Amino acid sequence: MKKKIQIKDIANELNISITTVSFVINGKAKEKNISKTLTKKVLDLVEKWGYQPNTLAKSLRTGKTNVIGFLVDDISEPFFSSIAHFLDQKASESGYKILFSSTHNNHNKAVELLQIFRDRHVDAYIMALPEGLEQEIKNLIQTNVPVVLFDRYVPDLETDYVVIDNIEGTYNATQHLINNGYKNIGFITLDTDLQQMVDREIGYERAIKKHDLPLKVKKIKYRNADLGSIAQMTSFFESEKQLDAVIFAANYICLDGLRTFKQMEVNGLAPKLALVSFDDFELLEFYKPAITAIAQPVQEIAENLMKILLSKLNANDSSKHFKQVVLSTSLNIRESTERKKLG
Amino acid sequence: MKKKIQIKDIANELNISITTVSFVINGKAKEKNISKTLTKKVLDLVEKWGYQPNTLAKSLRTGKTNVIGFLVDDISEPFFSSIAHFLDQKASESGYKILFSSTHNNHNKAVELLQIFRDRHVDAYIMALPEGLEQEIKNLIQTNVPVVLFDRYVPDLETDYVVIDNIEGTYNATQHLINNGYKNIGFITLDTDLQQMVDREIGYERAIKKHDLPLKVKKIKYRNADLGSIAQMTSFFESEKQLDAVIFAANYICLDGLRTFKQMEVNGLAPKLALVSFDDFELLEFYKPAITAIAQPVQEIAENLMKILLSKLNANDSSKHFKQVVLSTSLNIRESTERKKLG
DNA sequence: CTGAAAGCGCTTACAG
DNA sequence: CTGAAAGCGCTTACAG
Repeated sequence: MKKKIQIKDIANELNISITTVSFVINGKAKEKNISKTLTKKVLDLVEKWGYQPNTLAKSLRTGKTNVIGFLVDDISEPFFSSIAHFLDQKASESGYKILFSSTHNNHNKAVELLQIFRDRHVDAYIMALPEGLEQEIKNLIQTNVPVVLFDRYVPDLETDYVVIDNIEGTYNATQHLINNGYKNIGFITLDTDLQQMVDREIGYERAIKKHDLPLKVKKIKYRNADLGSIAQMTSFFESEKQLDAVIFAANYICLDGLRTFKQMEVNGLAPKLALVSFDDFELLEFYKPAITAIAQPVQEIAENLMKILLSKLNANDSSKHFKQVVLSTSLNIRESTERKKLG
Repeated sequence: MKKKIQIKDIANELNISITTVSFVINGKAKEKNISKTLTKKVLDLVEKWGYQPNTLAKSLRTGKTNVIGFLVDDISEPFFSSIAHFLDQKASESGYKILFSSTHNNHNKAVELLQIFRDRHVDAYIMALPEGLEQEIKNLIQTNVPVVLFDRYVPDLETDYVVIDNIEGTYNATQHLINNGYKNIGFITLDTDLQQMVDREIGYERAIKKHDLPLKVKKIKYRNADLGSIAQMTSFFESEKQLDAVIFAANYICLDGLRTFKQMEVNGLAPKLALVSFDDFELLEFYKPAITAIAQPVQEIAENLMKILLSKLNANDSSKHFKQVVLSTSLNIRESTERKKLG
């Protein structure tokens, strides 16, 4: 069991003070006018002995951990995990580590995780703000720690964020369906006030209204509901027989939709519909027929998030100037929305 | 901007020493014979002021972080993310946090992550050991830090691990195909020495040989290959026209297989085969026809991992007694392996 | 150019 | 029953 070597050991070996060693290690040799010879001697020994500064001590002393907290509903969702992947790359290029975690839509868990982040003294936060956490985030922002939101935002919350144009996304998808001959387009979403979900519905409604078509919105209740989500969808499909297309407002809603069809199929009752899902993911491509998707520009989102965060971390500017970025989605057109066949 | 309150503030307010406060906070009030009245006074103030000990300072002093490092190839793979999920639950019940990370099959990245873990002073490690990291792990184990492996193990590496019976898993799946009338069963795997992959092949071979059927093994090369994995599979399927069933040795291989079929379909050349995948995941259930899978008992694996780890963390026993657990898989039978139709 | 010393916020052996 | 003080391993203002 090797003993961890420390700054003191280096200093002793070279008969110099730990101050000097610390300066060299932190790249302040020049600034502190330490001779090149000595600098090299220190660096060589550090290399040879594989000295690694103790992060705990360092953080305790400097108050910085070089860690960023990342909070989302569920990091195993394709959209979030893909954002996480790109963020991780960008962050490590800049010497930051990211601490990932998921709230699983549980308010207590979310509060607990924020607590853990604080406890771990993260230097900054990136999150897709869970519902009902607005007050906690306000408090957090008050403490001047950098916070950047994505995916969703709260209209009256002044902060930095990176989001997509949800209205445009569903508007274009709806328009695409209309162009391909569909006239009875359903929209299945969540029963929620989350701004991005409201926006997705607005985009759908604008396109439908523009063409004087009927609005068919179904809001699934995911909690405190007597009926399961699949039962809710089944009754929607059964009562809306004229439907010829449907847009799912998020990928897990789409999954539930596919489950519903599967179940209805057993009884030979599955409707034949054109399908569009918000968020693109593997399964959509493999489903038969492959499903058209409104895809978010994940890499761009991640890049913007890190850029904003780094500028805040470095600038040390606590000015109340917030960066707010809105990106466009793209429509990945697949077989599920092919031009409607007549008859 | 609220100032972080600390142990000293509590002590000052109550006119007692920080020693006493520390004892109370750490539940040593009784042991240290601190009066109930005082204990309550301290606890009440802690509650009222929302005092949270500074973890950095605490860890620096005690040498414990209550953090467990978790390392796998890719945490977004369904198998790993599901293990991660259960582990997280179990760990937090015992006051531990887990630090999750993925090597993405990159050796340098893996070494770097182990470095980060050491840097963060994790108290223990849980990992699916990446290829080529054997020596690093040996060094790690030498330092007496608890390490538990899962998913795979290295035969000549003495340590704790939780694995599944891979041989039995593919043996049973192969047997199931044979029982349902299939006689030309292919096995598509990785070109690797990883023990669990070798075992999966052995299980297949035993069942095939027992019935005197032909062995059809294809080892896909994922790196340094002139041909992509899909091209390799395509040529395998094209040269083995008699095939009537195929077992994919891991879920990402299965995904590539489905991609291959999709591409061959365009040219009307996709073979009609019974399919089995190692590891169960969402897509298999939704594919048409739904695909039979060899499922690992993820919850059991996670439970065993935590149990072993906790006993090592608490026992402080550096005895060279290793716990090694082997669990059974189950076969989720779906439409893809229905009894073979004649003609 | 370089070093002695204070301090980050805790825990705990020791003393009374 | 309770407290003064050392020490975990660093960084940095200050002094020379």
